[in-house]
Amino acid sequence: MERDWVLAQMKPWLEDPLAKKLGQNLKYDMHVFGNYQIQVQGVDHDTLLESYVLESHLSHSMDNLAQRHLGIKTIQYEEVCGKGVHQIGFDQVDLKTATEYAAEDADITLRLHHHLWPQLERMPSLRYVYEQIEMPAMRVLGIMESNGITIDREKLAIQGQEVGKKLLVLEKEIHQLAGQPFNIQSPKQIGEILFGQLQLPIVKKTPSGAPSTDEEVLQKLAEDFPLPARILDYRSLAKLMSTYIEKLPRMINPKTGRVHTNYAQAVAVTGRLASNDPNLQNIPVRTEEGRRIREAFVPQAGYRLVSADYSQIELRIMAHIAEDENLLAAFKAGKDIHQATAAEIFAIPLEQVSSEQRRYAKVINFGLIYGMSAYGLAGNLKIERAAAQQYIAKYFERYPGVAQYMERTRQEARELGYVQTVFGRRLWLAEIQSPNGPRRQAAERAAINAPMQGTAADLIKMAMISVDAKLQEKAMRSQMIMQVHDELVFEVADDEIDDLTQLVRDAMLNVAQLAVPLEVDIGVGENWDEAH
DNA sequence: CATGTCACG
DNA sequence: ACGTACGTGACATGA
Repeated sequence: MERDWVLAQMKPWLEDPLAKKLGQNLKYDMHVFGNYQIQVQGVDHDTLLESYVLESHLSHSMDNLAQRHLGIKTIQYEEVCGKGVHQIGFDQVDLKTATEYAAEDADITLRLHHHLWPQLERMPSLRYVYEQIEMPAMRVLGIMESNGITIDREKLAIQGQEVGKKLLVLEKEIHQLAGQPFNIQSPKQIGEILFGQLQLPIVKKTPSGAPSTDEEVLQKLAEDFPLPARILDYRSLAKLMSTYIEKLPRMINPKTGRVHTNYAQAVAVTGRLASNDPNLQNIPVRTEEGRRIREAFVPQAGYRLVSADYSQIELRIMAHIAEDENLLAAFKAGKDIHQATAAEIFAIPLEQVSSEQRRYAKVINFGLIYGMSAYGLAGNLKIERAAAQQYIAKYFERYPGVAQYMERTRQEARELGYVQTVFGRRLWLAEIQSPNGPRRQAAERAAINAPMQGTAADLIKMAMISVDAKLQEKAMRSQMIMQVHDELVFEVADDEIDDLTQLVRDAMLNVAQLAVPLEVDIGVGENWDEAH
């Protein structure tokens, strides 16, 4: 077969670590060659990652990059293969056209590299992020994608039966309460029933002006009426059913028997990963019903799942960046940080903090990470704006370093047009100078959040690189299989559990020396839920 | 294809 | 007077 002959010719070069390669999104190409038992070596540069590190907020598609940096309009895939129902496979394209398209692809990639790499090369911090974080992370992500995870389809099938029955019962009840059948999955029809026919009060409107029927609204209406509560129950079960219970089994690769997500490395502007097809970073956990989905994430025989997650990573990073003495001291003393915050805000001893006060402090701590306003905090705590303002003032009084950090970050963002993480990753803020108030304020909140979210992303990527190196070095059978922002999941051979947990904890804790101690929680189980 | 909603950190 | 927590992906509906 011609393909086999071509691959055989290319294999020695592709696998030669001294033969340097560059490409656009090489993680993908490496998978393609991997499917033909070719382990690509000598990967030197990737223009997707070059562009991402330089300008994470812009598009990194080759079309866009060519237009933006080279002023070239590339041949569109649709021009070659057509689109929609008329589209043909690339193998159906005549050789001359296919050659021109493919050759342009290679040509543009090289020219983009010649344009982007010099820019990276002269900026030490960005070069560090590219060379020491993103490029090595690409390889690790490719391995994790190939590893995949086993999904217990029988377990999901049983759950599907149960949830399906509950949905039917709820549907009947809801139609009864509404006095007529309607599509419960249609916000529009829910609105017509609740606000038209039943004349319930409109709580808030969607951006387009229609009465909202979201969770917060239905929760509020459920205080006085029976129907909204049922719709909420129906919605949450329908979500579980369509997005997880029915979807995950369909995503099992017939060749490997496992589910292989794609980790998008150049999508999130803050430096985080994104996961898609399927998204394994939004598997339910917050409710009992939802958590059962995680019971279907299982190890192969003779293995267990191990989950390792950073505790309070973003608040620790905030303490580090802000250099706030009080916050640093709380972390160094190993305090429950929300309790400690409550004690400060309410000016009471630690032991006297009530669970309600701790809950308030927790919301405030989250708000800080998100660049909250008094309005936002008030909305979240359902209190008066003035009261929210009081809490914020009290917090900043007790943690003046944090207050200074917030102001410093806004100012820096305004002056430079970007903010950066501890390791030098940059996030550009296009609207930080906008005359449009709300848009500018949104940019300010993003500016405050990005260094914390982004530094956390840097840290866990570096930890992944370090863990992967140790797994290779020790030739362990255990594998890293998932990343969920502050959590790493491993499929661990039974006799490697002690070794691996120690190795992972060590790698995650010592990936960098911050002014605060890091903390890692590790669990082991027969499924993802148990490991948590 | 936009909109609304909701799953996660 | 206004509209506000940060970052993602996926589903169903309905134009």
